[in-house]
Amino acid sequence: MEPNQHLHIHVEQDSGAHSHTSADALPWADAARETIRRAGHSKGAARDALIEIMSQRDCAMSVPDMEQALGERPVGRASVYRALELLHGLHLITRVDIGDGVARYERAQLDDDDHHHHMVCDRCGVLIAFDDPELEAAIHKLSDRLGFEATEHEVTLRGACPDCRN
Amino acid sequence: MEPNQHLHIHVEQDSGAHSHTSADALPWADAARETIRRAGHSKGAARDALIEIMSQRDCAMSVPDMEQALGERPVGRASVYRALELLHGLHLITRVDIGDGVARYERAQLDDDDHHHHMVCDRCGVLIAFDDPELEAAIHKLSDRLGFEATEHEVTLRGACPDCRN
DNA sequence: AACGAGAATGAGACTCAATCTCATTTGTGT
DNA sequence: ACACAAATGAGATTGAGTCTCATTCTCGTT
Ligand SMILES: [Zn+2]
Ligand SMILES: [Zn+2]
Ligand SMILES: [Zn+2]
Ligand SMILES: [Zn+2]
Repeated sequence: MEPNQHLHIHVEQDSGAHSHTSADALPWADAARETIRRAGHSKGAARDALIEIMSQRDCAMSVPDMEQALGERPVGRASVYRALELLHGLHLITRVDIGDGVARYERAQLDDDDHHHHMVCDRCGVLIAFDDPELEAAIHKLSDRLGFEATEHEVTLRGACPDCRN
Repeated sequence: MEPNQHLHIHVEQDSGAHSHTSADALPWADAARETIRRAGHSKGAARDALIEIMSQRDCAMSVPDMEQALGERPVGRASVYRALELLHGLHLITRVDIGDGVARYERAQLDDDDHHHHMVCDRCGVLIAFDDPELEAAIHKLSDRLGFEATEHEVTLRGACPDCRN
């Protein structure tokens, strides 16, 4: 039931869905460090290591995941959470909450290309990413109508994935 | 910063938003008990008390909230969580995750009239409910296209509410 | 290059939602 | 009333996330 597998599905405007992989990993790390510097922060080994780790994953990573990924390099819990708070405050990462009580984070996209949301399978726990221009349009229109200045939005679908349907 | 206030905003198809209150509280409690009975479960005082409590709230309630609302009637933690698991499994309640590490639940609507999603203000923590037919349409179309049988979906907007905008 | 104020870090204590265990109570059909 | 199964609850336990504070590191200044 652990959501440890990751597929990435891109939904075409009209037809079905197909896999894709984004590739702005390295630019993101640089942009993140630059934004942090410009925000007036000093360098820090822990935060830098975390940025390195996060730049290598396109989707939903929990803090336990990060601590494991850091492996050799010892980074204290507090530093991880502090770095995440900073990155999130600067909109460099997005928080993803799939409802298992564990917060996950993923790189925020530099150029809207990589913006996506998630489906979670109730049975096998697989986490599937998708993106849909129509959905985004509906959300933006809605946000305007509400007079709520939404800096972030999250959409999660829950149900049975194609594999578990049988 | 505690999300303890609740507004409920209904978004019209075209114009702005106005308050509304739903009123299928009592029918819901009856329907819930009936569904549980038909699913082959025995009666239980704890679960019954919880259904009573939940039938009186239209929106997002945390377990600590429930325990407080139960007040006099002593219901064990384990029973509360077990009841929630059962109710959720039978789609009688919906899980709402606003990202503060505390799961919330609310009655599932008998008749789609009360279906809604949430906005959370980053600053004051207020939780605002809204519903939007266009958004729902986009989600249903999307779900079909993905071949993902979504039994549940969650949309959360984060940002500054009208009051905090200033 | 040495200095010092302020920022970043990390070990570990702590909080608290959520889970697990198991003995006890309650519901239901006979 | 009886017996078996389901439901309940006290309490222990897990684990994510927070907090504190002493130490280390950055970086501008001398
Ligand atoms: Zn993702
Ligand atoms: Zn989106
Ligand atoms: Zn609600
Ligand atoms: Zn909806």
